[in-house]
Amino acid sequence: MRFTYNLEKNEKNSKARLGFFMYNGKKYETPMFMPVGTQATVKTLAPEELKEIGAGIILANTYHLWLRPGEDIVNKAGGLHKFMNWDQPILTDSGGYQVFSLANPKDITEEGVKFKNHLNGDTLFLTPEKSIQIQNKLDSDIAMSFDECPPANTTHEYMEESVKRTIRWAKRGKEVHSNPNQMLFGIVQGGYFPDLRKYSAIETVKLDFDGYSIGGVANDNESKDNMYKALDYAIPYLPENKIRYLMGVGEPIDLIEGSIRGIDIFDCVLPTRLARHGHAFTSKGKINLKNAKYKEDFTPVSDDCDCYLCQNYTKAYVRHLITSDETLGARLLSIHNIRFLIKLMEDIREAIKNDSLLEFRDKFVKEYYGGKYE
RNA sequence: GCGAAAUUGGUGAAGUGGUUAACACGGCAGAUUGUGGCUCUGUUAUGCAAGGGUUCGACUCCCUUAUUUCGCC
Repeated sequence: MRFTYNLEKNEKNSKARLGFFMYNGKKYETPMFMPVGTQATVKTLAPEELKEIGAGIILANTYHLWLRPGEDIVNKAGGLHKFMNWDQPILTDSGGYQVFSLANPKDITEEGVKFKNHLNGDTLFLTPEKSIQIQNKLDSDIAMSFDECPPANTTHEYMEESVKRTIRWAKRGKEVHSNPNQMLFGIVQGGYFPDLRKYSAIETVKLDFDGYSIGGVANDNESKDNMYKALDYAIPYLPENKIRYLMGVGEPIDLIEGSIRGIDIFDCVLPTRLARHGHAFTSKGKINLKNAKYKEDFTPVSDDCDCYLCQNYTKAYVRHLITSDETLGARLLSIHNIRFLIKLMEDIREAIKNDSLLEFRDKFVKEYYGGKYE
């Protein structure tokens, strides 16, 4: 393993915790947000730009890299780090989420999952073993177990079956995991059922992984309240000395609420996807730069932001780029949105150090949502 | 000067003598949570060149005017 997690402090008024790990001589603190670079690139950004805005771990995807360029080519290149010129930590998602987004539920069997290749329609078959073997070759620092991620409206009966299968898959994956430099995380599922979240957490922990993640909470339009409850059901059963990773989340408020509940790392496509669609996080809420009202707005996107975009450009210019379909618009907004979340995590860590995270949350809600949020 | 054809929203344009003028693009706005940079959802002409007439009813038929295009002198 290239690093181990160290718990530094528990916040007084919540379950939030401050931690850190060392990697290549550099210190990384948690809670932390991981930008998503599915295809071995955080869309539109170069590694130097990511470092500039304070990115730590980034995430890449097994499924996508399996299809293109193929794990053998990445392996020949010397692994993902060399291939994509990234000397900081990398986590690879297992392809489990693609079960949710690409496979028909009936194509899931005990053995594995039948997919339709989203590029050319070919039929593909992914198993827990295959996913881990691919990740071994990609040589990421953290590999994820191959899981099933059922939608929120799943029945208790199916969810129970699914949770148990995901645990069997986790065990199978662990048995073939063979990269000594790579950590392997287990994934807790169970939807919004308290008993299943608890069961999934306990059984997954029994398998003794290097870290644990919580999946299946940001799949559909479930209320935030339910999502936070799902965390509360599972987290008490996770060990203190291992990283806890909340998959696919999220929105600024979710990073705060997740941290309050004891999450250490998050990932989400939101900052970069919103950027490509012309939206920006600001301290006063999310704004849509395509809106006509910004046509002649020559002020920065977010006035209290230290990013390259906010230091050098105006809303009117970004609006021009986005409406003209110029890629620089997506690039600048990606820099800004990722920086916004990374800065938010810096503030969260500072609040944990001061035992003032709950106050920080309330202040944030007041400024970002004007008081209330759903 | 004479003759013919045409004139529908920001754009390209369908359309029928009979309730709310198709569709596309654009515009305006919304969505987006382990990324298909794909996309999805609203909304957008109280009006069919202008004026008059026929008709129970006209964007659709007739007349005048305007503009445009083509042909002839």
